[in-house]
Amino acid sequence: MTLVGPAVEGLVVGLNAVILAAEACELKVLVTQSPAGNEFALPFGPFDPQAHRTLEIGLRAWVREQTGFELGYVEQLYTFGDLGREAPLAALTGSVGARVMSIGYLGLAPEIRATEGHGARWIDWWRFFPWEDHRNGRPSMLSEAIEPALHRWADTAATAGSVEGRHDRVRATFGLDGASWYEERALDRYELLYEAGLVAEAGRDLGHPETATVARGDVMASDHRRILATALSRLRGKIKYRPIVFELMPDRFTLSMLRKVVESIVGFPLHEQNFRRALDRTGFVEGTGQHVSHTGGRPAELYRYRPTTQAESAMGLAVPRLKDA
Amino acid sequence: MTLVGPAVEGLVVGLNAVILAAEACELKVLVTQSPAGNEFALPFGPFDPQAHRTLEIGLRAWVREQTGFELGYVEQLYTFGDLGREAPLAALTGSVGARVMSIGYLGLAPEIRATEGHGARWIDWWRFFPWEDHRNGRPSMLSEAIEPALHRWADTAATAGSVEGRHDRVRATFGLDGASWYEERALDRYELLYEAGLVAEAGRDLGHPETATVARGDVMASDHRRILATALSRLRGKIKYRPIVFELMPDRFTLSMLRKVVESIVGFPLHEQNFRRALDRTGFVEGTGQHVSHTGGRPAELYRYRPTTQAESAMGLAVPRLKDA
DNA sequence: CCCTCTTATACTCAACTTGAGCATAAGAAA
DNA sequence: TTTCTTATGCTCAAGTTGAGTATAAGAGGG
Repeated sequence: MTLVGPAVEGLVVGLNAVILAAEACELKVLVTQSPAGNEFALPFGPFDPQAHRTLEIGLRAWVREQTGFELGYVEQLYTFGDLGREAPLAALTGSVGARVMSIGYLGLAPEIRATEGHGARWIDWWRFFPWEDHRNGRPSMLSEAIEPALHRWADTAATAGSVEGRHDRVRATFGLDGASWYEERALDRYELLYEAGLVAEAGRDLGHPETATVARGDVMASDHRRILATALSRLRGKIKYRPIVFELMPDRFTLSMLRKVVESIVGFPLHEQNFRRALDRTGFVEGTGQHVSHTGGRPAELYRYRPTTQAESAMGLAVPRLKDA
Repeated sequence: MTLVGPAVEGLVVGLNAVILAAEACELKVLVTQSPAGNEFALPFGPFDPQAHRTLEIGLRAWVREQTGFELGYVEQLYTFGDLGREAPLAALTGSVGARVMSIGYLGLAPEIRATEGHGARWIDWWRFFPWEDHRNGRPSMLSEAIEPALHRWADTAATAGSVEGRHDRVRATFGLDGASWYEERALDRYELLYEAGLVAEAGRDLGHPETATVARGDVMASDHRRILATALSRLRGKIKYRPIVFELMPDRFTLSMLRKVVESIVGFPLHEQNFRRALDRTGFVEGTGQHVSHTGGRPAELYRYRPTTQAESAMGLAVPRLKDA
């Protein structure tokens, strides 16, 4: 039994970071400009096994070099290695011919920190996924543009069975016809849009960038928007079973701020009172006695995260969806 | 801004598969023998970008070649790339000097299928993690051997603060002193045992394989046991929010069989009646009207998995823990 | 054939959680 | 002082969960 052939040459492993921080209770992502300058890109660089003992160390070095940002909380997302990535990535990296594989990471920071002189910027993440923001109701672009286009695409399938299968998939993924909208399926939605040719990356990767795109939202280099969607999905899911939001909060915060940050992650409004009640039960936060009053209402108490030794991170936040909105 | 340097040579990306199937309602993992023949190993092979369009295709090819097994359901687990892996892996792969990174996958199958002539075997997974099986109560090895050893290790930390931190970590990870045992933290437990030098791999990787190991359980090549622990953790977590167990079930099964398989995943006994009630609400299964009676009791109805188009895989199984046991 | 053993499946009930809304508190601004 | 705004507390019904008790339906022994 041969376990291993000769070492494979020409294989580049890239490291990509989705770095998130909240500013004014709105989630932002740190992006650079693609070399061509026409698209946004995630901080990105190849892993150099000679220089870096671990993948994470390599990632931190690249992010530091490209954005001046020092990463705190980091977790691995996924490793992408499909051949489809090759062409656009060759263009991005300049290393034509090499097979590029990339490992995506999610980094969270409590504030948007200085990135001067590096050309990196913090951008509102809804710009890349406008259809995911349901805080003021379901975006009209869904029923007016995206859903009809998806159903048209479903109709173009080869067999009757696959047409039905596609329609089912559209319905389940986008929560149509009585199915619920699951916010943590953001990645599935992006991938479906890509497959249906409704995001600009789809046309670009096939070589006809002039194709009109139905699903708006800013384009990103290579498959970076897919990696961003992976991060969004992961964060939206994980927030419910790990107290991970606190990585995005400053030392002291009001419960309204916390709620708004959670809302800007999950993309729908929460029931404030029930959010408090549930949070209270977890014991994750404690009041400081200090109050702030700059919102034009009753002053709010400042709270602080209290990492509970006991059971620590076994639970997450309740996310009591507000139904009507 | 330089995005990419020259392509790095000598980088091998390995693909590892944790393949699970239930036999007689007990979960088994498919293992091969390490080249040296003294340890179990997971099906493993380098990814060859020339030959395989995607990582998954490469994985399927390696598994087929090494075990004769045709993979069905597959999901990516994690990408491991620490320098610590280098030495033992060089020994395993024979490609000395090359930096090896590996991508772990989880594969599930509805039955243990033929693997003749390939030297691959299906092995009960508790053999690798005996401390994880709480179906007949908490294993005595925990309180008699593992916990004391972990606390001794905690005491050897440099500063008073880090001693306390280690004790806290031991308590939270192993559910001591009132903390609960979280079955999905199997990976954390394995990593803690490794760090504390209590599993055989720890001594082996440091170059003194004769070290006595406190935590029993069969050794695996390289970091394969860590990958297996990753799979266990993932499966234990995912079973609660995706109907993934059915990938492990035959076409028809009784509810008792289903419960036993779930128990052999989560590692603790379930409350049978409540398990039924919860399962019923999900609508995941439907009775077939057929009955079987070979267990010596009242004949049980055979059920069948019914993939619900609606909301499809949005929920998982309730896992109503039986408290006393 | 009846009793007993075993497993399967139904039903009950209290404790707790969740969804939704009403009520009150405490500042700022008019 | 009134009104507006946000913060925070409280209630209540509906649903879910944990833990049993009860009944059903086969096998096997006497």
